[in-house]
Amino acid sequence: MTATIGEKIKALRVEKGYTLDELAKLTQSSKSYIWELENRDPPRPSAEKLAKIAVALDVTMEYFIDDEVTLEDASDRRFYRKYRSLHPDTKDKIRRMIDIWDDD
Amino acid sequence: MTATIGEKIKALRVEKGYTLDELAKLTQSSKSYIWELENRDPPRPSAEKLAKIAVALDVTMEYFIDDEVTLEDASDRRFYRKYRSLHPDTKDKIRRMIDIWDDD
DNA sequence: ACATTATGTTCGGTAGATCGAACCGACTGA
DNA sequence: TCAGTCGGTTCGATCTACCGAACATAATGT
Repeated sequence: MTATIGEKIKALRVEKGYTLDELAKLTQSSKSYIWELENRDPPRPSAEKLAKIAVALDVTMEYFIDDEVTLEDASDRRFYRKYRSLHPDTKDKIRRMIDIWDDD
Repeated sequence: MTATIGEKIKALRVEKGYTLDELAKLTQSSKSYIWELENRDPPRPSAEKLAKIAVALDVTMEYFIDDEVTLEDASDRRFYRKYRSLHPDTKDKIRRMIDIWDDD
């Protein structure tokens, strides 16, 4: 395993059906740079860029850097961060939804 | 509000009693660079560096870049523990609901 | 077949990330 | 008083992140 940053980015990008240009726009990058990240030797993006890419691909930055972080971990934690920022009423709704759905 | 990356790094560093040199060694950096991160205008470190600094200072990378990182709320944490154990399909549903509810 | 469009690739330039080493002031001990 | 150490600061040099624009290569429509 131990996929490189570039491999992880590319895998997530195609999985989500994004083109280079689309991901570039989502992350305020140029498509040439996204391509370089995916294919060029050891990519060393700035924290800013990687943060935007992580948001666009719905994972944490750590997923790209740490080898131990699994995909599910990363997207769960990203979700959690978003959840925390929600309005209390919305949180409430979600909790109730879970109680209903998670009834097996 | 909205402390800069540099301010956050410096606050954590002094809180932990590290000198520039010590933090530099812990993060495979030069002390001059640590100083620049803390004091120079808009620091834009690489993801690699920031990851090492985050580990050394015992926070997540996101703490440095996401502006809205507050103290963990206990009930949020409890929710997160439950969420993680859910079936992936259920997680998916919840995500979609949030996208609908979360307006702004 | 040709024209057009969508996607991916290459390249040269510029700004900035990162370093080593020198420098400075405050402190300590002899 | 002087030498040494310690923490922080400045600076010049090197390497590279990141861009725009040009180029290539499907894919699609007529």
